[in-house]
Amino acid sequence: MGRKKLEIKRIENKSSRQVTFSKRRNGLIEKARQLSVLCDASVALLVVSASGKLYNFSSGDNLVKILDQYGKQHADDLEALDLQSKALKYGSHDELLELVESKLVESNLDVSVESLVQLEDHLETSLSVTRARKTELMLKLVDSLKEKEKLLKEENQGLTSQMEKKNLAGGAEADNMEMSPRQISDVNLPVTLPLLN
Amino acid sequence: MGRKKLEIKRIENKSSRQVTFSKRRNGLIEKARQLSVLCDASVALLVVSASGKLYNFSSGDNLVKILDQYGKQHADDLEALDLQSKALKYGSHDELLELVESKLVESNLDVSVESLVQLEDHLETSLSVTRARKTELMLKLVDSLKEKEKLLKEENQGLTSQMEKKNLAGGAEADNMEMSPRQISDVNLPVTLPLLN
DNA sequence: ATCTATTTATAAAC
DNA sequence: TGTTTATAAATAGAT
Repeated sequence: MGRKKLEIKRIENKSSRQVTFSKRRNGLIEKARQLSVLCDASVALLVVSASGKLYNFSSGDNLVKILDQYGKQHADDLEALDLQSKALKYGSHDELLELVESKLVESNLDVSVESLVQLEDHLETSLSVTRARKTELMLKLVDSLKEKEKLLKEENQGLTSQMEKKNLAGGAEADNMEMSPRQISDVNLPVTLPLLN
Repeated sequence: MGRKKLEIKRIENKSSRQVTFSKRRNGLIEKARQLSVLCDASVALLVVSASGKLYNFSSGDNLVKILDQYGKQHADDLEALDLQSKALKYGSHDELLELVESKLVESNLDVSVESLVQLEDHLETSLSVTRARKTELMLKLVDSLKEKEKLLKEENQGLTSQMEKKNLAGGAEADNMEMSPRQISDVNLPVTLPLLN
C-alpha cells in the first residue's frame, strides 16, 4: 500500500530496508495491539532487526506467561545460537545501563510517560535475557552436582574398603552404628534419564 | 478498513468477535511474514484466542531461538499460570492426538500440503509444551541431586567417625591409601546460591 | 467463504 | 526520524 506495489522479497537497498522496517514494525505492533483488544486475545510479538535490536509487544502482562507456555529447551542449544543473539544479549544490557543512567541524570522531574514506558520495555527485555542466562547456569549446576555425587560415591567406596580392611585386621568391635551405607545412597534416585537428553 | 470505522475496544457481539479474530489473525501473521522477508528480520508471533486456541508464526526456524533469548523462568511460576494456559496445555495435546488420528485414518495418500503444514504447527506447539514440562522436571532433578548430596555427606561423616574409632581402638595400620576424604568432598563446589532464587 | 465499500497502511518523496 | 500524499491492502458488514 504505497505509491507502488512492493514485491515481498528482501529489500536490497539498505536505507529503504531500514525505513520499511521501522514503518512496518510499528504497523505490526499496532495491529497486534488491536487484535488483542478487539478480540480479547493474548498476543506476544517479538521482532529482532538484522542489526540485532529487539522490539516486542505483549497484551497485558502476558508475555512471560505466554513464553512459559512455550517453554525453554536445553541450554546446549543456547550455545548453538548465532552471533546475533550474543550481540543482542550484551548489547541490550549496555543499552539498558545507558538508559537508566540518562534517566538518573534527568533528575526525578520531567520524565515523560513515553520514556518510562520505553524503560519498562528495556527492563522487561533485560529480565528475560537474565532468565535465559539463569537457565544456562542451572544446567551447569546439574552437571556439577552430578560430578560431586560421583566424587562422594568414590570417597565412600574408599572409606568402606578401608573399614573392611580394619575389620579384618583388628577384630570386630561393636558395629551397632547408624544405618548401612547402601541403604542411604540409593534413596531418592530421581527419574532423570528420559528428561535430560 | 471496512464499511465502517471500528473503535478499538472489545467487540461485544460474540459472533463478530470470532469473525474479526479470524480475519485479523490471518492478516497479522501475513504482516509478520512480510516484515521478516522484506527486512531480513527475525519475527516470532504467538496468539492465543479467548477460547484457548493457539496460533503462531516465526520466521525461519527461529521461534525456538528467539524464545531462548527470552528465557524460561523458574518452574514455580508455571504453577501460577491461569486456567487458560492449563486448558491450552492439555487442550493442545488432545487436539494433536485427534489430528494425528484423523491423518492416519485418511491413509497415506491424499494428504494436502495445508493439512501437513497445520500438523507441523501442532507438533511444534506440542514440542514446546513438552519442553516447558522438561524444565519443570529439571528443577526437581536439582532438588533431588542436592538431597542425594546431603545424604552422601552424612554417610561419609558416619564412615569417617567409625574409622576414627577403629583407629583409636585397634592401633595404626598402614594408612597409605587414597587421598583424604576432605580433599575430595569440597572439590568442584559450584557457585550456586545466586543462581537459583 | 466471497463480495465490495471503506478505512488503513504504507512507498516514495521530501 | 517525521510529514505528506497517492496508492495498495486490509477488512467490516453483508451475502
